[in-house]
Amino acid sequence: MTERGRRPVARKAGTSLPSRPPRRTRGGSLDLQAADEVVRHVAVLIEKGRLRPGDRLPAERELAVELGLSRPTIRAGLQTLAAMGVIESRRGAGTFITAGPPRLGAGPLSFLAALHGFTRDEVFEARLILEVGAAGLAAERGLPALLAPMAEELAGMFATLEDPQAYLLHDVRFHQAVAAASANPVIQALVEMVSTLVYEERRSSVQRAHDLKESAEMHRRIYQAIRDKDPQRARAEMSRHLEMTRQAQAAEEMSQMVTPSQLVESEFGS
Amino acid sequence: MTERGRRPVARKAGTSLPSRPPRRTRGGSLDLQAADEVVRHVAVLIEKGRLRPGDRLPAERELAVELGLSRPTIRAGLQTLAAMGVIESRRGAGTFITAGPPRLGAGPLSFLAALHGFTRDEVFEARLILEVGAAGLAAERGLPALLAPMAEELAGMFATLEDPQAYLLHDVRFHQAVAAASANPVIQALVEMVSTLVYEERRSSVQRAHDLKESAEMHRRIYQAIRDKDPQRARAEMSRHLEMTRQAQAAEEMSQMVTPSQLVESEFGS
DNA sequence: GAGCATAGAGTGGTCATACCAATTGTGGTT
DNA sequence: AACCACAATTGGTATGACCACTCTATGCTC
Repeated sequence: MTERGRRPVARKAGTSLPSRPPRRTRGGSLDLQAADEVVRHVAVLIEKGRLRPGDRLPAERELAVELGLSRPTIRAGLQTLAAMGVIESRRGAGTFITAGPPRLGAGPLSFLAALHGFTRDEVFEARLILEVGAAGLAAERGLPALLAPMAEELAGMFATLEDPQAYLLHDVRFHQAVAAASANPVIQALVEMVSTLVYEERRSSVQRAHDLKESAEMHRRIYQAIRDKDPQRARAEMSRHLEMTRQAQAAEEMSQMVTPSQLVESEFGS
Repeated sequence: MTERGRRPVARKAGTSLPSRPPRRTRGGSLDLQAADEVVRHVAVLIEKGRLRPGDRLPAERELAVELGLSRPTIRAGLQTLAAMGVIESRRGAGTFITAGPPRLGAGPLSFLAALHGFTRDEVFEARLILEVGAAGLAAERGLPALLAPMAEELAGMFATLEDPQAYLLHDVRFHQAVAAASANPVIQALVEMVSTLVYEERRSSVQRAHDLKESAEMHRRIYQAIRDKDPQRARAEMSRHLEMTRQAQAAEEMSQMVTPSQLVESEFGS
C-alpha cells in the first residue's frame, strides 16, 4: 500500500484550461470506445479495397486529425490491429498492412492454452483433424504446382537422416506444404496456428532420433497418396503418421508446448 | 495541411531537461519493444499460475511503477492483450483476465478474409473439416452430460419450425453444442471462430425458409449418430448437412460473411 | 556528369501530466 | 435496517514533447 494521493489536494474548479470539448459523439454512429473507431475505420478501408496488403497507412498524426482523435487514441487502435496481425509498424518508415501469405498468429491460442490448461493431446487432436482434412483436400485437388514443394522437402528429409536438426526443418516445411496444397488459405492458416503450438519438440523429441528413416517413409506415403489423388489413403496415412508422432512425443515427457512468453519474442520481437 | 512546426525553431542542444535516462535496458533481457515487456510480464504470471481467469490485474498506475515504464506504454501492452482476448478492462473497476469458456475472437480471421479475398466456399470448407471432425470426436466419446445440450437445441428447432428467426438461434447453438461435445476446447474454439465468419446468413438465407423441417431432420440424424456412438455415421451426416447448407447458401447470393467492421461492434462494443 | 556522403524531414515509440467518466465502497441519513 | 450521497479508485482520452530510426533529396566530391 503506497501512501500517495492522500492529502485532500486542491484540484477544485477552473485551475487550468476550461475549454476542451467533452468528446464529441462522432457522426451518427453509436459511441463505441474511441479507439475502436480507428479499428473500424481501417476495417472499412480494407473492405472497400482502398487498403491492400503492403499498402502504407496515413501517419498517426494524420489519422488523428482525420478522425478527430488524439494520437494516443489512434495508437491504441493501431495497437489492436497490430495484435491481430493486420498491420505492422516500422519506426521511421510508417505503418503498413501486413503483406505475405495469410497468417494467424499463435499468440491468442497460446494464451488460451496457458489459461485453461490445454493438454498437449488436446492440441494434437485438433492438429490431427486439421492436417488430415488438409491432406484429403490436397489429394482431391492434386494440383501439380503445389505438389513440387512437398516433393522437395521430402527429398530434403531423406537427405538429412543423419542430421535431426536439419531433418526437423524439412519435416515442418513438409507439413506446411501439405496445408498449402489444400489450396485453402483458411485451412492453411489454421494448420500453421495450431502446429506452432506443438513444435517445441524440435530440440528434445527429434534430437536423439531413433527412427528418422521410418518417419521419412511415412511422409513419403503421404506424398504418394496425394500425388495419386487418393484422398482416402492420404487421410489414412496422415492420420497414422500424426498418431505415431503424438505417441512418440508423449513417451518423452520433455516436450512442451510453446508458451505465450516465448511467443512474445518470436512473433513480436524481430 | 496545418502550418505548425514550420519555423527553424530552436531545439538545438540542452534547451530543456537534460537528465532523463534514455530508456534503461531492462535487467538482462534483450531489449524488445517496451510495450511487449508488459505482454511478456503478464504471460509469465499466467504461466506461473499467478493469474487465472477472472483475476484482476494491478492497476495501470501500479504496473507502471512495477515495470519501470510509463502508463501509456503499459496501456499499449494491455491493448495488445485485450486484442488477443486475454484481458478485459472495465472503466472504473479494473482490468481482468478474461473469464468464461475458452474463446478465440473471429476478428483476425475476418481481417484475413477481407484482405486476401477469401471466398465463402473456402471458409465453409474449413468449417466442414472442423465440424465433421468435432462430430466424429463427439460420437467417439459420447459423453452423456454433453449430449443433453444438443438434445435441447434439437427440440427447440422442431418447436420453432414456423419461426425462422428463433430456429436459426437453435441451429447455431446446436452446432456449438456438437463442438462442445467433442470435449476438446481447442476444436471448440476453432469451430466457433470459423462459424462466426459464416453466420451472417441469419436474416437472409433462413428468413424465408423453404424446408426447415428437412433441416431439423438432418440435425436429428446427426444427434442420433453421436448418441449411438457411431463416429463414421456422425461424420457422414454432418458432412452431408453442411454440404447442403453450403449449396443452399450459394444459391442465394445475398448471404455474406461477417466483415471486420461488423465485428468491431459485436466483439468489442458492449 | 556520376557516385556518394550527409543533413533534414518524416514517422513510430516513449514519456510526463492532466482531466474526464464510470465504478465501487463507505459512511451518514432517514 | 435500508437507502442514498460522496469520495476514492481506475480505465479512457487528450496535449505536448522528445527520442530513435528511416528515407530521401540535396550538395559535395571525384
